[in-house]
Amino acid sequence: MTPEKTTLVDIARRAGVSLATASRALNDSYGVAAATRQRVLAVAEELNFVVSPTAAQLASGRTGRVALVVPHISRWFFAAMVEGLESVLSQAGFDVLLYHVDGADDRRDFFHRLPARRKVDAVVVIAFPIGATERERLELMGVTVVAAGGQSASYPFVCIDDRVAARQAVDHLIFLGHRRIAMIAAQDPDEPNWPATPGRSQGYYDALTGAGLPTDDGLVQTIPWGGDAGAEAMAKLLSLREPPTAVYAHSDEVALGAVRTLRRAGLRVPEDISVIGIDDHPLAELTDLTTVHQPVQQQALASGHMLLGILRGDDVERSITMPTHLVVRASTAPPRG
Amino acid sequence: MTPEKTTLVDIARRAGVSLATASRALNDSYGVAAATRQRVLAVAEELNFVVSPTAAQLASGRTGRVALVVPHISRWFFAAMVEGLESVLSQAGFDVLLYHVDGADDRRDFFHRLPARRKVDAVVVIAFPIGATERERLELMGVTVVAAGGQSASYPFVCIDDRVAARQAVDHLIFLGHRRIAMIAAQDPDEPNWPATPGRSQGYYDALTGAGLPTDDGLVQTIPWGGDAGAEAMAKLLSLREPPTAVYAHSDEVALGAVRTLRRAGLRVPEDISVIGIDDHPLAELTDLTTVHQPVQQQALASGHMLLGILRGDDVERSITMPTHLVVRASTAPPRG
DNA sequence: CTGTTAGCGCCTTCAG
DNA sequence: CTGAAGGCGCTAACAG
Repeated sequence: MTPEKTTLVDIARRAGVSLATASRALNDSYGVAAATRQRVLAVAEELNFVVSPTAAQLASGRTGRVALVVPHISRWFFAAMVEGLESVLSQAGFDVLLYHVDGADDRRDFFHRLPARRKVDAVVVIAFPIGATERERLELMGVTVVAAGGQSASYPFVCIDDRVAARQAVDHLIFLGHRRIAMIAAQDPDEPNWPATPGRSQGYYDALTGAGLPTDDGLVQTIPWGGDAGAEAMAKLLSLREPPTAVYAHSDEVALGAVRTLRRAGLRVPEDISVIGIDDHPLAELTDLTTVHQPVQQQALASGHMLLGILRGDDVERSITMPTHLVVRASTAPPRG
Repeated sequence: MTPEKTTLVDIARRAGVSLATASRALNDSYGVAAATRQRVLAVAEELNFVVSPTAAQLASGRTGRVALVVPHISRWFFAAMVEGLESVLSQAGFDVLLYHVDGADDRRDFFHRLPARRKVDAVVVIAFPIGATERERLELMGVTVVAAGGQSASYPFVCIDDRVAARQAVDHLIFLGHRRIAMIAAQDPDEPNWPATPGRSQGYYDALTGAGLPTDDGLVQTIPWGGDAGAEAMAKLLSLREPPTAVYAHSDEVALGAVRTLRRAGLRVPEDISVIGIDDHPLAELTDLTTVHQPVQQQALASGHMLLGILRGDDVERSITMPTHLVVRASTAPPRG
């Protein structure tokens, strides 16, 4: 099956050096004469040889791999994080092992079986809440852990301040003159301690009280994440005796769901009602949705570099919170009248 | 660093069996008394032991890993394919190695270095065009290759018929009565032989000629993939002396870009102009965009199962083309007048 | 700078 | 059904 039975010994022999030297040459470790290395490399090239990562790993103990643990690959935010991390890790010579852990069962299973055990040098949990017991299981792997796009347990992390982001969004609505501001909160029943939710809710209350506005539970809808749910939530808000003049959604997808309901109801956004989201999803730009931008790419890169630094033993910063900012587009305006 | 120095020997000793038996028990191979196996498993459980995949691999030759090669992780289609594949592969006990190969340089580098070499039992190229030389390089890996979400070289594949999908889209516009139908074609300069493009363009011409409509090069805009480019293309189409009454875009993202331009220009969709895309991106539903649905999840699962079958040596179907269908929403209507 | 020598931890015939 | 023994291919001291 495998077309190549070539091994390091063959290379060594052919290059007229010892196995050890060949190994050193191919790993550019210290202590190999330039000429010797050249020769070895040439032979390797010629025979189209690459060392067996497996054997190397068994002998060295390092895997050269890192696991990415993600709750939802196909959602933009997570996919973008994966993309960014993959890029810095692969550039550093690491292979990326992907673990999709979605839902309570999956998660239980993952932490129980620890499928990445003995397979990686580190794991990055992407926007993934980790409880005490889960952390304990992870410890078992005995590897470096970093949290990207959210804080988890007490691992080194890179994230944004969701509370601040939320406040930026709601403050904008208040600034425009809105006083009846609804919130559509995304809270997956499956992942009750999803880290972003509390912050994104708290920021809403912060903003309201900061402006001396009353809070009204009737204006708060809590739904599972997603556009359709957002649409339904908007429908409920619309059926209120006194509907809101503006809606703040925990995410752009949810906000777009709300917009759809409004459009279908014949209401104009933002003339009749304002809508704002969080994230700055690429489609927010396409749909002219006002939102709060969070630097996804940067978080991905920063967490990747943080991980590499830690692995390298450098004394790197282990808690990075990145700024977010309001992006005003065409879905928000002063209230009518 | 590693908290566990436990190895198979420890388990064997503790269970009072030989290394070989312990190995067999843990791999549930044939020829181990139920009782013996129980004992071994119990000890392993107790000591929280898992065999070293690395050592196992070195000895057995199998890696238990498959590589996913993707050109754009953060785009929904690809992310969804990855998600689906990951799910069936991980369920089958395989680990998933992710390789993001974006752009000409990356791609050259990937096929030159073959970073997945000797690391996987198979590779899945996701909607990834593979030329002759690239195929030759891949051969070097000596592993099973499957193409998912597009045909590549002559590998086993799962895909849709882009030409048919395109025709479904354009036929719909024609059916509504449109005669001046523009096309916004997405053709990355970086990936000139992106497999979907020709089909999605051809289907457009098929439909026009099928209906006896003239083709007009002025009505065809070719752009790199993306919403912004779609928006610009739409602007150009709008500046035509006689603008189209309907626009067919190669993808939903591109279509949404076009819609944005229309809205900003004060035109109503679909009253003033119709827009249709392809893919049925989740946000197409949120934005009430008419489109042609392609079964992404199913393609992912099918390709995963196909791969597993081939690996298993089963005599499975090696070319699957899945059906697409029109999804009429609110972005298309008969032309005015 | 280079060669020798042990393993790394397990799978797998091959006997028994 | 179980045990013994030989690698899998390479890295990492340790000597030269």
